[in-house]
Amino acid sequence: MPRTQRPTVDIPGGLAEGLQYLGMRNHIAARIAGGELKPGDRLPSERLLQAATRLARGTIREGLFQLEAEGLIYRRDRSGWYVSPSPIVYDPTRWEGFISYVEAQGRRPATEPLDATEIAADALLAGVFDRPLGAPLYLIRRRRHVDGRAVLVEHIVVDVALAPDLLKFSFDQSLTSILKAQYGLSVTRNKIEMQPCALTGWEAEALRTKSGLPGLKVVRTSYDALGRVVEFDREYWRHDALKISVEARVR
Amino acid sequence: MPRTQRPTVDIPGGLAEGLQYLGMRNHIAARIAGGELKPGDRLPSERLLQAATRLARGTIREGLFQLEAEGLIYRRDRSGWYVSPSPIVYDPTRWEGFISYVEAQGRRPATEPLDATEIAADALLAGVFDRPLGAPLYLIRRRRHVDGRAVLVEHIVVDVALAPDLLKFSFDQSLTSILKAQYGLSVTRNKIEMQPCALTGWEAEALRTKSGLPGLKVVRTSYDALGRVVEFDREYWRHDALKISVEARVR
DNA sequence: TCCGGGTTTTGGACTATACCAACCAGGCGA
DNA sequence: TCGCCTGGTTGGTATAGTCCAAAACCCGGA
Repeated sequence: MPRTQRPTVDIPGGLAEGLQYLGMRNHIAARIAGGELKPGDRLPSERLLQAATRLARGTIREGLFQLEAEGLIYRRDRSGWYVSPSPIVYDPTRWEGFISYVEAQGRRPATEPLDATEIAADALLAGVFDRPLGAPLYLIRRRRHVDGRAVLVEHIVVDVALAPDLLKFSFDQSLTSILKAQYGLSVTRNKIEMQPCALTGWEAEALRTKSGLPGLKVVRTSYDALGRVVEFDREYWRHDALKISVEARVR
Repeated sequence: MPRTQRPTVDIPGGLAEGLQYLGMRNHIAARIAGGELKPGDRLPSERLLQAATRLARGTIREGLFQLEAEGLIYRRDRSGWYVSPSPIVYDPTRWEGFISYVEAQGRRPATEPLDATEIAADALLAGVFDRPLGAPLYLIRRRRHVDGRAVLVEHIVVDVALAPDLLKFSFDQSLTSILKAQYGLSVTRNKIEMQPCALTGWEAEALRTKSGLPGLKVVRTSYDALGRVVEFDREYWRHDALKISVEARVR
């Protein structure tokens, strides 16, 4: 809503809106909408755009940040700006695992284990698993990709008591199926919390993105028929990578 | 993850991190976490922070944007930066309306009707309501507040055929109860879609926020027992104003 | 006490410039 | 052929200004 009018320069490339950086944004957005730029395509470099529009580089970047916030484009550090692919549709009430989910939408999933260690329960985890402080737990961290692009990182915590020697398995596949096949643990109920957030620190680094990028934090607690916590999973998604859809009865 | 080291100046205020704007961020974040700055409090002006830290104003703003993206602070245009209040917890599967929901969490809700008009169904709406293109519909736009802060704007669409003369009512209260009391329409099933987005254009203006602020789009389609669409509601939330929580059975 | 109008403050937009580090591609040598 | 080095390209960080419009504030008059 802030408006600073200024003699709008006529620019080779056709920006001529109220705010320069919004003109910039509209120009690129139109090229994406028109199919001229397709998902995965790389935009011209900031300096090229600058030369084409005669704007300051800071203004160019302002427009690019806008598009990034809208999920239309994303950046690869010091490589360039790229058009975002379409998001994965996510229904937390009918979640059957990342891999089958992504494949069902005609996309190519991949899972990359980052590390797996034994840790001691802190206050939060002790509460979740209903175990004493310091109880042994497994922490598995993974990065997951869609069509080769990293879209989320996750921290999975599993109770050592329920799945001893879990770390001898490889985690590039479905963890849920390992728990089921090897330990007879099957999930019958989920609790899911989601919150828009900013990706910072470790998560931002793991997704190779700038700290501060908007994201979605999804916390899933999975229970078996006995009410035991089988899996406690914290996922950090790129905000442009998913769309949530829930169907629910009232009350 | 990008790191540019630079002779870190020793600064009255105690920033001395790798990246200046992250130092800035950490400084403020610590003051919020420590309770020195409480929800609703106003931060010192950018120029004051600049004087205190001897950084360029752009760098100060970079740090503030970071905090904004994290939902820790928000801005009121040309008024200042403020510490964000805690978010509303939202369970789409047990939604009983904004007012009771917010009150149950000890907060003060308010609803402000913006406009209400009769429109003709476009392709999207025709599909939703299963009516021909151009069919008459009511469009109601409202802004909703928590503790005096605007947190969402919504576009509600209702079929004229189901609720004739709806516009003679006032929309500063629950619409669902009007539909029930006056037209005998009660909602038995909801479909909800959510997607992280950027607030732009009309939504950004209505929330008096800068275009590009991260937000969450919630689309709710409400059906009655006969499967008719009673209400089609598109909500645009500030990203820092809510947290989603869903409980769900598997499969 | 309330209202209106000027002044000050505040964030918003924009320019211009500089330097840095990660990335990438191309060439050279083993 | 493979791997290393190197230099150009790209985005990331930071500085130092300028001008603008909306808010906020203050003061004087009704």
